[in-house]
Amino acid sequence: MAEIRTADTRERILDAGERLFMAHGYEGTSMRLITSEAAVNLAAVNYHFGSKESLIQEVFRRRLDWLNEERMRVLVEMEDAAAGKPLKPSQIVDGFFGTLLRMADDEERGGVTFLRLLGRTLTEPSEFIRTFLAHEYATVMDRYKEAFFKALPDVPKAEIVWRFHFMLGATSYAIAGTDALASGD
Amino acid sequence: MAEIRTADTRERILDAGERLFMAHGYEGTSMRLITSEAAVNLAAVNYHFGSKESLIQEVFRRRLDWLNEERMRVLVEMEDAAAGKPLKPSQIVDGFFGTLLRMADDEERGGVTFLRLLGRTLTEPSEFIRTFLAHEYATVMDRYKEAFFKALPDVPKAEIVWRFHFMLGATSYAIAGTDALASGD
DNA sequence: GTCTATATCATGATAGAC
DNA sequence: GTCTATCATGATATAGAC
Repeated sequence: MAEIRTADTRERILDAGERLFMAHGYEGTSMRLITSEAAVNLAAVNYHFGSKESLIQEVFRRRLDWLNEERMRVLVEMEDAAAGKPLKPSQIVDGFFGTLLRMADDEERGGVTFLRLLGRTLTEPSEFIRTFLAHEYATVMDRYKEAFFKALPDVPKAEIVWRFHFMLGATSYAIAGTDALASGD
Repeated sequence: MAEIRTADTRERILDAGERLFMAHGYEGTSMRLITSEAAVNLAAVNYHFGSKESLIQEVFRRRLDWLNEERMRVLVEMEDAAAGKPLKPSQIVDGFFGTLLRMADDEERGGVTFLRLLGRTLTEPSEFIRTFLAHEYATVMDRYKEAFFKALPDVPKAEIVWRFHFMLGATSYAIAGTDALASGD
């Protein structure tokens, strides 16, 4: 015996939080909702994470650490293989967005749920979350921007940044999948 | 004398609501914040609009009524001018997105503030808002989709719908302007 | 129409027994 | 580590004086 039993309270809170923050946003998700969904006690969130703010940051960090490393790994690998020659822009795009989309198939890494949460969070109203996200992203974003600059030496940098923005917006909106305009088909 | 004085309580609430919902989202904006910002009494929102839900719907309707009519007017005008010949896709794009972007310069119609609110609301967590927006948009969206179908008879309809989605996502994200990835430039 | 005052409820957080 | 019980606060909404 010696039953594992707990099935990890911490992890269950993170899973429930991820799903509920995705569905209702940060402000719209109460800790009562999270803990009842996770079938743990209300006080458990504060015990394990300290606060609701710290909880959502941990929800993101759990997935982003891997995503950041993977994106970086893929980029460096491509650059090494190219041996000094410039990468094709499509390669860089695939390194950034392809890596993200492959998370959708990986339930261990959050799957579609986390992808949607991430997509919606780019326009999340709560400022501390956007700030936190920007900070988490900063290093990798800068590396990819540099890669684009090198791959497209004739395109003004500001133009590249805009294109990156547009791709990111299109992707995140498609992923968020809110279907605000579904109308009737 | 006979002082106008009130400067329209109703309008002041709508203006404050528009700005604050844009900045903090629906759940993140309390009625106390709105009424204090608008320098009106707390009870005024319920008196004039009935509830917080009705208030935000009115915030949208005030602007969308005009936008919907204008988008429709522009499209019909182009179709009439074409006299049966198919429109160029770029014309349709301009009718839809150009009309929207021209609102940014029109302070009377909400300007940049409303545009940002609209952009962020496409991924708004509160479901009743997305449902409301989808309903408000439905008629015009369907008309524009039809126009694209006619203008691009060789492109599968599902493909056109996806492209529309991507444009919308890219636009709304650029407009929302949260700069979640600004990092350091 | 606008105010004050208040009802009612849900929230995030914590203290303290087990 | 996990529970119950509770605090303090802030939320939406409304009743009723002016």
